[in-house]
Parts: sequence; structure tokens; C-alpha cells
Amino acid sequence: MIEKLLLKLRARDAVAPEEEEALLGAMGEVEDIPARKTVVKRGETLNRSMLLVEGLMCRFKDLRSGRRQITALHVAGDFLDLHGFTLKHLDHDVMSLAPCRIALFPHDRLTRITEERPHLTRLLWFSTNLDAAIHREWELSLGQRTGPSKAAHLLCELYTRLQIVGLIGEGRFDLPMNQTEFGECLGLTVVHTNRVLRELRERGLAHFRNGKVRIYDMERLRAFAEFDPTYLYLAALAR
Amino acid sequence: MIEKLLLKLRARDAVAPEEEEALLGAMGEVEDIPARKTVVKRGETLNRSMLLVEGLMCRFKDLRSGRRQITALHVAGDFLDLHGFTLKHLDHDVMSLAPCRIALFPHDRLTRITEERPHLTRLLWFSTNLDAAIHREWELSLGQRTGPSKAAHLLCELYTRLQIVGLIGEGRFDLPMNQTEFGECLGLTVVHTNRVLRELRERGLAHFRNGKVRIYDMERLRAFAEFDPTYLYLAALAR
DNA sequence: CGTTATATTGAAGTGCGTCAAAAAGTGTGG
DNA sequence: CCACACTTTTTGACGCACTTCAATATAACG
Repeated sequence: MIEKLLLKLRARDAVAPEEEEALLGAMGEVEDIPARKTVVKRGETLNRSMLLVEGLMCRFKDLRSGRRQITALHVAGDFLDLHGFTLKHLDHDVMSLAPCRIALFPHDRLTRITEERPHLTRLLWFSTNLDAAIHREWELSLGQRTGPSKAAHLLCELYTRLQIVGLIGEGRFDLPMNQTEFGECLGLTVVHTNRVLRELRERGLAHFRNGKVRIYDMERLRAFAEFDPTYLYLAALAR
Repeated sequence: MIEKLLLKLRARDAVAPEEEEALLGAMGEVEDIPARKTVVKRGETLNRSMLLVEGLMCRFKDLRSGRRQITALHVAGDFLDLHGFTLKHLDHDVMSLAPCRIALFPHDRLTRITEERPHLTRLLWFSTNLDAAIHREWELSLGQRTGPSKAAHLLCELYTRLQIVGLIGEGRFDLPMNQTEFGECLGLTVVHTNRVLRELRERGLAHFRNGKVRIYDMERLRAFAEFDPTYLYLAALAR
């Protein structure tokens, strides 16, 4: 159940067998969630955090105009709201994009980890700091990159993150969301997102449609996106 | 030296006297930094984190085109790179905007805190999670708000954050940066930033020039910006 | 095989960028 | 106290990336 979490953590630091045990011991119920279901609403009091075991989830904030910004995407092995452990409630919603499986980690058990396992605590803390690093890269994309470059960059990021947890095959991966949602990650409307994706396709870089991504030329895609995976803090920079 | 940090933390949770002592005990050297000096470069190995005691600092990332995104602003009482404690190096630069005073916290002393003081550890963890919450709000601004709305929102945020540490007087505060830098927070060029600020002025909302902000009408400014301070996680929602 | 979600295209409008220059403010040295 | 250099703010003209509105095509699904 926590294999992908361990793959993710071990791509950054050593996890001792007894820490692995402690994580397993902190895990509670497992739930299956249908696609497009909100699992946490902003402001609601939290007493557990969720690990995404399988599927794709997002976090988002919206304006009264109806415009919505997806602030984070989460793949298998990611905690969805570990930050909720110290924040106690969230400033955003958390929603599934595809059918998902999640595992719950009661906060009292996480508190015990902070009391008994300083190194594991720092690992979990690291994990929320990694989320923040990704937020910063998205700020850079949202504020400064052009449409095509943002889109290419996001595809590179997802490729790298999915590769760590073994979900990439032959330059392809599943991205079970539609172009509206993809655009909501990039701060673009669907119409423009569609045009931007067409450009990536016509340039022979990548293809995204119907929840499937096909990378045509990773080297050129990375160059085009100015993608530097340093911000993903991979200890052994696996490409 | 850590008074403003304590004001900031106590606006969110109780800090016991012995925790205050522990923080003081973890503090090392104090340094004065001139304006516009880079204090951490991306990638450099860190063995201490910095608390901003006085002044204004920013973190930023840039593209080869020269376009730069400021991903965070920091006021007195903020840690600048507490996330560097678990990340070991940063994905961005940290730079002073005005002359600043900083206090260094060696990482080995922070490690001891994680070994001996779980509640204080969670408070420090919270503090990095608060930074991430602000990143998310900036993602929303960068991706979805219009120029004038972004600018108004940032002024509201800074007003609130500065108020917590006692740096607001009579609807005015110092913001020692120029319009180029203000624009780099918003993903706008100087030229457009200037026009956006003119609009806020002409609407009778706020004025920013030469490092000084004057709020003309806070109620209307907040409404205009759709500013909801929930994301700043103030326990007792002080306005 | 119809129904609904998703992707795609066209045309027109606009917010913001770019380029260029002027105006205003700030600091320094004589 | 003024002259000069530099930084910061402001304005104008023009172009383009992205939005909006509207419609059509294509795929997914019971």
C-alpha cells in the first residue's frame, strides 16, 4: 500500500526498515474514491491526512468569477494534505480527477511519529517542502512562461514524477484529466490550451489527448520547456 | 531579536516559555545585509537557516530570457529558508530588497529541536507550510487574477502580514522595493505594473510609490481584490 | 445508436508586452 | 547649494498572446 510512497522517499533519502514499519503502523483505513469527487473542502477541520495510493488528484482554489486555479497535482505515492497535519484545515479543496485509492493517516499517529522518530519526522517535513518547491516552479510557469512552454514544462514534470514511482512506459503515460483541467493547472482557458497542445504536437514534441500523454522527443521537449529537474530534489538525479 | 518571530508564531499557536528559550538557544550569529544582495544562491549547500529580523527580502527564480519571478516576499519575523533545513539546498535564490538584519540558525541545532521538542518542531513545520499556503495564493493570483486585482491582493496580504508583527501605521506601511520588483511578484512588466498602480490610485483604493504604500480604503481594496485572509492561518482572525 | 463529454476551429476583442523616450526623484561630489 | 549621473516612475504607440463567444466535430458510453 505504501510502496510508491517509499519509492518516492527513497529517491531522496534513506528510509530505515523500522521507519517503514512506523509508517505502516500509522496508516489507517483505505478508501476508494470515484472520479471528480471532492475529498476535502477548504476550511473543514482535519484529523487525518491522506496518502494517494493510486490515481490522480488535484488541489485547487477558485475566484467568484468561477475561474479556478489548480495549485497542485498529485500522483500515486504523494500525500495529498500532509500539510493539513500542522495547519489543521486547508485553504483549498482537494479533488480526485480519476478514480483513486487513498490511505488515511490519523493525526494522533503522526503526532506520535514527531515524538518518537525525529528522522522520519524530517522526512515527512521534507515531503511538504517538496510540494512547496513544486508550487514555486508553478509560480514561475504561471507568471513568466508562455503557454506552450508552460504546457511542455508540466508534461516534463509529470513524466519525472511518474517515473520515480514506476508509472512511465515507453515515452507514454496516463494523465486522466481533460484539457479544461490541464489548462486550469496552467492558468489558460480550454480553447487556448487546445491550441497550445496542438503547437506541441506540430512541433513534434508531445501529444496529450483523452487522458493519454505521448512524448515524441524528450530531449527537445525539455529544451523547449527549459526543464531543470533540480527543483524535484532527486538525490540521485535519475532521468 | 526573535520578538517578531514570536509575534508571528503566537498569532497561530501557543509558544511555551521553554520553547522560546529553545529557539533563542538555537540562534547563532546575527548579520547585517545591504540592499539587493543575494544571500543564498540556488543549489548551494546549506548548513544553517536564516531568520529575517528586520528588512525585506525575496526569493526568486528566473528564466534564460531574463524574465524573473519573485516567488515569495519575507518580512521581519519570517524564516527565509527554513525549508532548506530539510531540503539541504534551494531551488531558488534569496535576495535582500532593502538593508536587512538576519539571524542564523545552524541546522545541527534545528536537528536537536526535532529530537527534543516535538511541539516546537511542529510549529516550525507549520511555518514552512504557511509559506506554501502563500505560494498557493500567489499561484491563484498569477494564474487567474487580472493585473489590478493581483496588485490589490498583494497589498492586502502585506498589510495583514506586517500588521501581525506591528509594522503598520495609520493605513500606511513601508514596502522598500521598486515597481519593477513589485511587478516581478505579480508576473507583470514594470510598464504594466505602473498602469495597474495608477488604476488603484484613481479608484481611490491604494497608492504605492518610492517604497511607501498608502491604503486609502481598506474595505473597498479587500472587496476589489477578493481578499480572504483565511490562507494566512491566523488563529484569532485579527484584522 | 443516441446522448453527453471532450476536443477543435473561427472570428473578434482586450490585457499585457515591447520598444522608446521623457519626466521626476535621489544621491554624490565639487 | 548646485551640477551631474543614475535610478525610478510615467507616458505613448504598436503588436501579440490569450480570452471570449459561438459553433462544429469527434470520441466515450450506457
